[in-house]
Amino acid sequence: MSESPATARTQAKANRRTVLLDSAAALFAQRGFNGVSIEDLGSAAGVSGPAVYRHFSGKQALLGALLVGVSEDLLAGGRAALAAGHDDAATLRALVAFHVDFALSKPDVIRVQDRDFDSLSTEDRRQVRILQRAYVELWVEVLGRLYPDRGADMRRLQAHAVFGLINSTPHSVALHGRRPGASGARPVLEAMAWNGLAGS
Amino acid sequence: MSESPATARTQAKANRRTVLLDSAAALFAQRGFNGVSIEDLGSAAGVSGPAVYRHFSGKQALLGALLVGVSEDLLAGGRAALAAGHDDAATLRALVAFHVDFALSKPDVIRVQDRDFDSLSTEDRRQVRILQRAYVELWVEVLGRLYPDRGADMRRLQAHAVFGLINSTPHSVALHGRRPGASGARPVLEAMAWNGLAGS
DNA sequence: GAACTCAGTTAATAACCATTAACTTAGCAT
DNA sequence: ATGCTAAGTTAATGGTTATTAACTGAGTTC
Repeated sequence: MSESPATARTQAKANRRTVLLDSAAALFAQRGFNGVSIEDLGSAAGVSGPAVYRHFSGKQALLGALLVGVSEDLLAGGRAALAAGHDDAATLRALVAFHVDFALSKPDVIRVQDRDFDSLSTEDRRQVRILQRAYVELWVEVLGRLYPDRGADMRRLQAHAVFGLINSTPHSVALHGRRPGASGARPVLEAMAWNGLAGS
Repeated sequence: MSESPATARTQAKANRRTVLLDSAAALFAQRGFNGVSIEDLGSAAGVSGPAVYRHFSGKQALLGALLVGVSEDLLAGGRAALAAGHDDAATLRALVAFHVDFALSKPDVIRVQDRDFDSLSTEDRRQVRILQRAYVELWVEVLGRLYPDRGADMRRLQAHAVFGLINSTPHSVALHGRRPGASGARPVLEAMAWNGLAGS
């Protein structure tokens, strides 16, 4: 889209920005948005304090960039699963596999997203809501093709429930410091999601 | 246990205390522990500001009372389900039914418990952890009798996943202001939990 | 290489907020 | 009735913190 000057300074700036976002995700996941100071955010990224304002207009804007990014990634991944052109059952399995991978590989942002959503600015909250809704509707649509007898409200409730199921590992990790059996968790969560959605 | 003076003043104090706890649950659920001031907590209960210190030694202690209470209630309910003397399958259904009822009737405390756990004092955190672990072990034990081929780690992971599934409604409510079809959510969540745990 | 840009720094500034102090008053016991 | 207890009030107090100001210096451009 826009031209990249590709000079050393812009590179350094881009790097600093992603380091800021990554360390912010870890800090927010651990202590919550209001439990982290701008000083904390800066020093976790190797700079101190107000330097953060060179990259984001404020603390809330940093959270916004983080959560909008996550929501976009989730939606893009979900769309890719649908675009792969499988039959409906395989598409659902692809959605489940994608979401499980996402939750296991980025537990921090998962936790921040449903913990600090309310700390977003009005505008960021609106945008995240739109992206999240679109992601949910992907699931609702596939479920509707697979189970035409279920109403849209029920399918939406089920989609949320499956997200809760899959996103539970970040929570149990955060609560108990318990490492889930590394990769061992993946097949268990996938099977539980399929069976939970299949109905009796 | 201890004698109840039963005078008007102690009654009023007990009432004020429960009002404080209830409104604190609502406020914490909405804005998070660090997003609520002592002034907010007091005025939500009809008194203003430092009066809270007549009932709790501080903000953190109030959170502690709230979460220890929830954890005790959960454990008591789980023990009741086991003590009912059903066979293992019926006991599991009783556990699921109890947890679904709890999550649907007290979404606020559910949300606070897995959002603001880290804001507890060291001692309260220890106590809540012990109670939570005991509750999880009830599930792990029943699952072990029903599915002896599954290891304890897998059963624990599955218990946590089912909690995430059932606790998802507080989250979706908080995120979207979406009222789940009142009582309509209960059977759907119960069926998903059973099927998720049943394995293929 | 001279002018400029801009990411960084450290020092204000201004709220906000948990907790404590000092005081008031309604209820309880003798 | 009278003194005491304790729940409540409004004013400090002290610390934390988001944000802005003023300044510095390395990298970029011409």
